[in-house]
Amino acid sequence: MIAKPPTLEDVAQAAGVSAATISRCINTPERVAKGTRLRIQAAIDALGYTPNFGGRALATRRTNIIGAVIPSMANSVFAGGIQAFQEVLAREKVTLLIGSTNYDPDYEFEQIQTLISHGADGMLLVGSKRPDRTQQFLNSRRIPTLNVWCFRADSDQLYVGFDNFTAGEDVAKLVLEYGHKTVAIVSGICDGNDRAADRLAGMERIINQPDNGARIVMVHQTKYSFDHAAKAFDTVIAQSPRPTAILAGNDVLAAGMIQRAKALGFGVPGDVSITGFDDIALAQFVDPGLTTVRVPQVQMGQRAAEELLAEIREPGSGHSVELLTHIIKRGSLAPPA
Amino acid sequence: MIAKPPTLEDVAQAAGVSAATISRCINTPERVAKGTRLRIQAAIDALGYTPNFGGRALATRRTNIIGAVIPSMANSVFAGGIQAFQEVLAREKVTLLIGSTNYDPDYEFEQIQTLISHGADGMLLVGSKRPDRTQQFLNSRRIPTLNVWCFRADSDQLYVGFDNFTAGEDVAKLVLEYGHKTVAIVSGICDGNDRAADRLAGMERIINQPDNGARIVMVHQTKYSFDHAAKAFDTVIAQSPRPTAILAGNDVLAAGMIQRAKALGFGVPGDVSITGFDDIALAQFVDPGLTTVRVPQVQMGQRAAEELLAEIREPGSGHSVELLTHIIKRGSLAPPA
DNA sequence: TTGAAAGCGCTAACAT
DNA sequence: ATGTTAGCGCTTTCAA
Repeated sequence: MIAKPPTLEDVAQAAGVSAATISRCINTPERVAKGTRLRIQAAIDALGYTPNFGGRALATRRTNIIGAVIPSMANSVFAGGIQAFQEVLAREKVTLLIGSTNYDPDYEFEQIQTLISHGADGMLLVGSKRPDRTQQFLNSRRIPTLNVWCFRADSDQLYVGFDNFTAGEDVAKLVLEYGHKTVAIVSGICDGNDRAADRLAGMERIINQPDNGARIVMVHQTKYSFDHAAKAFDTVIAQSPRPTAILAGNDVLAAGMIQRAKALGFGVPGDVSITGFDDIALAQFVDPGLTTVRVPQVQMGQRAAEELLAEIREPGSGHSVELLTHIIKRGSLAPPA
Repeated sequence: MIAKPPTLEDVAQAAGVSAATISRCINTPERVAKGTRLRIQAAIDALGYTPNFGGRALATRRTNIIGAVIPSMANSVFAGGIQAFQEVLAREKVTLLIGSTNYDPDYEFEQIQTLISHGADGMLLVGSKRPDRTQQFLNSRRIPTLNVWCFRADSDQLYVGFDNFTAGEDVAKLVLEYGHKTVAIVSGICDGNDRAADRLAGMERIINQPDNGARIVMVHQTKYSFDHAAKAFDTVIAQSPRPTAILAGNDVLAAGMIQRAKALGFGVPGDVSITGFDDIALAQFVDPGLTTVRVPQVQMGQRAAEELLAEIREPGSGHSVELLTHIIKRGSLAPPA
């Protein structure tokens, strides 16, 4: 016996007014007399009424839902930012619909379609580049969209993020400053992941500058998991000349490599230095602590929410914002032996 | 120039058939002639049509949305399970709506209301106890609901989880086996958190058994954060007699305490042993590695999705399942000096 | 195999 | 301050 949930009409009957008044009472309480308002509120409570979302969405053409499509939830890389994003939305009575893609552009397209067909008023996406059909779909729907985890000054799109290329350069510079000449890079898989590609490109640019006498002995791309990181370490450490520093595309890779290095008897940073990227919680707990790039996750999530909300409420009023990263020095990077 | 998204009617015009046929073609393709079907498909593609969710929800009274309300997203404790949960749902074309509560029951109630009013067909909740009004609301709506992260055999509700009490007992037993007699417990805040309460109760029961000569010098409840963990450590280590082992309510607390202990010059486990709970990724990276309780997160997420989906599709067909935890021994627990 | 028509629950003019 | 009414886009009988 599934009791059908009460409708506006039911509340109206109970309170002895018309449905329209109930609607008003909910949406613009100041336009209904205090007496009726109280009566209506009582009826709502008595019946346990909650507005039906479909009906409302149909009538207003707004859902108060924002969709977010992120590469992974398991990975704490995005968790903090999304949490902050959601907290701001919740304050504004906006609900967050989340999809995750496992770093697969096809899957991303699917998730975007799903969220949009569920009526998302706006979309939060990670990264800037995506396949044409995805971009076209987004354009055709004219859904306010904001991209995080990256920043492009030259674009008409909305970004709240940082410049992965520059950040990549920064780590590489630091590694060179410490005197390393023979380095390897273990990056995330760049195909379909512009953040990974940008970070890598930044690192490469700095190290490949001819006047610094440094060289990259290997660039290895792999998935963001501890297991893949361990395998990557095995591959990279076997090169000759053996690298004295390994720059990782993110902290998961870096932490996985540190662990593997120690398991194989390599000292970190004694035998090999390792740097990370993102500064997830893990970074301060591994031993040695990870020298890494701190990404302003929480701030990014909050600003993203604010700007996206603004853009939805008043198209054109959302702005791109570039956030800054900075390097956190811990023990995993030291001069070569 | 916001192009209104194409509607069923638009597609019908383009394909030269009625709206009803389009609807059929989408929902029960086998009931429409192959020729028309092709024509319709072409029109759909050409227009980039996606069904409007509100309309569909209104007409079918189903949304294909499942809501999940979890204590925190930032915290990797829940991330893995939710990720697994979502992957199963996505395969079934069900979308996940997520709310987080920051461990606050009032906020949980709000989130549940939001998700249900958005038409969630089912709900995933963490834990088993909640305030009466929350439970009443849930009951009144008769929304299929499944509880994770806990298990109760004696209930008519659906659970996919494990017994926190027993798991708490297990850690405590192990600590006693190692010979500790003077222990402290740093727990999460039990009020409104039955998992924390159960774990704590289990630990207390074992340690307080009169015949084992052990005693609890302090039970300290605090929030799940590294900072709170550090403060908790300071408090607990200052007791006299000083505890030789500290049992933490989860890995975040345990890791935070290990870090603090080392910063203060206490050896772990030399001066004090510390145990965790959950076995999050961090647990294997702290030094020493955390002796902790492994929770089958991924399995829990998957089974939860399957059972909840079953319950939604055929009320009564979802089943509770009890999963087992087991202790992972790493270096943070050793006999007292 | 297809079409016509009646809602699903809500909001937003427009009246009163 | 409140009521009336006409949809919003879709599914689903019921007829043809």
